[in-house]
Amino acid sequence: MAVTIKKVAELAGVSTATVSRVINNETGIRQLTRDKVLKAIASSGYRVNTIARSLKTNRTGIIGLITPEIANDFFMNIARSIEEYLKGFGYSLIICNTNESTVEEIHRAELLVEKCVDGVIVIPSSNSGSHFSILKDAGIPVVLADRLTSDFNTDAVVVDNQKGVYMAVSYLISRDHNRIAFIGGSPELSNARERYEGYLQALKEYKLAKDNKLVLIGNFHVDSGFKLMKQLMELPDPPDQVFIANNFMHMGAIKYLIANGYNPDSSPRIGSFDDLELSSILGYASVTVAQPVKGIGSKAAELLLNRIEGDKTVPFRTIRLQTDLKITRMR
Amino acid sequence: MAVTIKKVAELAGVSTATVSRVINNETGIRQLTRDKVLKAIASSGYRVNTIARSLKTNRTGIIGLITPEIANDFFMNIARSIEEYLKGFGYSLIICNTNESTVEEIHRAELLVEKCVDGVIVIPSSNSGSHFSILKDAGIPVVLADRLTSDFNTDAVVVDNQKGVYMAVSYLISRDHNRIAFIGGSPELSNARERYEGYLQALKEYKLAKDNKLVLIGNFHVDSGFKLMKQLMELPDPPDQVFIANNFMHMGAIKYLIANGYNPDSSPRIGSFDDLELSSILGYASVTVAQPVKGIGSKAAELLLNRIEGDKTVPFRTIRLQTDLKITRMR
DNA sequence: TTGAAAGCGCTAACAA
DNA sequence: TTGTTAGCGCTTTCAA
Repeated sequence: MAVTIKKVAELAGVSTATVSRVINNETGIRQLTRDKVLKAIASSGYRVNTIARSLKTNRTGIIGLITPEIANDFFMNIARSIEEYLKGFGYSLIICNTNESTVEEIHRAELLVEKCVDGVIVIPSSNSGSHFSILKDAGIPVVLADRLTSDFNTDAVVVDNQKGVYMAVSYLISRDHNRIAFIGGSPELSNARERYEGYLQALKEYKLAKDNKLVLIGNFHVDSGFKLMKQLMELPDPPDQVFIANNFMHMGAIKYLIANGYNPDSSPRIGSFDDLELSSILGYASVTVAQPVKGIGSKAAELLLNRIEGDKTVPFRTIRLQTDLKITRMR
Repeated sequence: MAVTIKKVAELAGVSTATVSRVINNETGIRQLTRDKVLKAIASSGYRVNTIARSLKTNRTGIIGLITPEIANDFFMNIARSIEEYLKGFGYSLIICNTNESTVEEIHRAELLVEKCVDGVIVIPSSNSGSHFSILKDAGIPVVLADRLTSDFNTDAVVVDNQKGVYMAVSYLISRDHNRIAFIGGSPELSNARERYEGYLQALKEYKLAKDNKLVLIGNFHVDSGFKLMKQLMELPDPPDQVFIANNFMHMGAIKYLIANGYNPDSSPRIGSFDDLELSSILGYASVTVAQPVKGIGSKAAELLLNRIEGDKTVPFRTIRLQTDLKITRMR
């Protein structure tokens, strides 16, 4: 049995209430008493039992993160910055993997309610988020990150996907007014939709017609990028430029190009979303839309803590962070 | 205020004890009573408060993972398989990032004690692990994963690093009996040491002398791989073959090669540890030591749950999983 | 400035 | 088969 507050109280010759006050750094305690208690704590090796504390205070200091995938560089960079931010405020993070499944999202939300977490950050795996009302109903604030849902109103942090893509595609077009293809993700995801809109916007701006053969929609995974790039390159008349809407598809696309003997100079000119370590290593992309990954995480955490510790009545906000255009090779 | 067991009891017209029994699926309850309670639970939207339960049972159903880095493909693949395994037994995972710092390791261990976690899996960031006795002293079982420490005795799951490297380097030597370099990680890490031993073992086996100019030790990060590969290639007489002891160094090394115009055919023949998506995309490695990443995670989780739910008195075990030699290109 | 005591929501003897 | 009741370790009135 671990040392409890009671034991410490005995040791220090005070009441448990006094010990509690010292632990919580309350004022109005004689210095002598405080010292006695502190000494008893040190000598006994006492450590708070946060479970007992939580039962009383209704706060656990635990935040849940519901993410479509754990082993994913992008999501985990978000997770990392969430964790970093929360740490400064004494919160811990329970990470829940949903495998991009709505059913799992429901299970995990229920679990987090039972764990009495103080708040939840969700990276939704689809356009629908109404099931997260399980959390809201239990009085647990929710913040969406990276993606929005169409049917669940709450705080959210996303990037300005459309503008990011618009700028990158505009850049490409400005270099070569010619056939520019688009490899995108499922319209189930708000960010995939927005990126597609950015592409369309740029075409329109430059008065280029959309060529349906050059617009390929897949699913944000490596395999999909591979397949779609293959499909493009096997056209009778392959495009001169390709914009790829996500880093995994980018990886897959490059995989295809390398495997088929294209080097950065002989391949179509490439633009891509996301700017992780990888792009710079692969070296095929000419322009890249860099996301403020850390910003997404820390801002989401910030919004969440505001709901938890601050004013709960302010209207929900959707924060849109700006992306950064990176010219990675002059070509 | 959320619905409690008391409210359900009232609704069903039974005692709280009975409700508790139904919740915990105990036997010896009349079907009629059970049904009444179940109905009351459903209609009231009741959900267990695991905090209260934990206070009573001394079990939280939470496992801690202490890892040197969150945004790291390798560690998060381990985390993923841990999470997957635990989920099946009703446990959740709190992930703690230590930034490869011992001080942070201590903080996180203390935190996990206070959170009353049922067990902890640690990927240590250095050779020393004595500070994890904080956990042991609190009665919390610990399992080490991926790396061992020299001063903390507990269950552990690692791979057979030495044998893996030995086999890969032997393969390379068998193809070309010539100068083979080694790019490795800090001897602070058990796996880095073991991999180096594997290299030495292969040299010895083939009666090749060790050339100190060809043995470069860095730190398992991308930058280090870049720098060391540069150092090698700038030698008056660069090596014909290089074994790289970790995937991030591999990435860095390839980055250097690509940046300097080497393609897979003109570069030295390369062998490497780890076999993530990436290696196959980059396509430079001829042979690769594939780790059973999922196995590390699930086995570690299994050992931990054995300690928690099973016999606590069995002696500590170190499980060594075997690696897999993958010939990735014939050259 | 301190202490006594109630109670957070649940489980688990023990009794009936 | 079900109910009564005593805590689990802590915080927090209220009283002194």
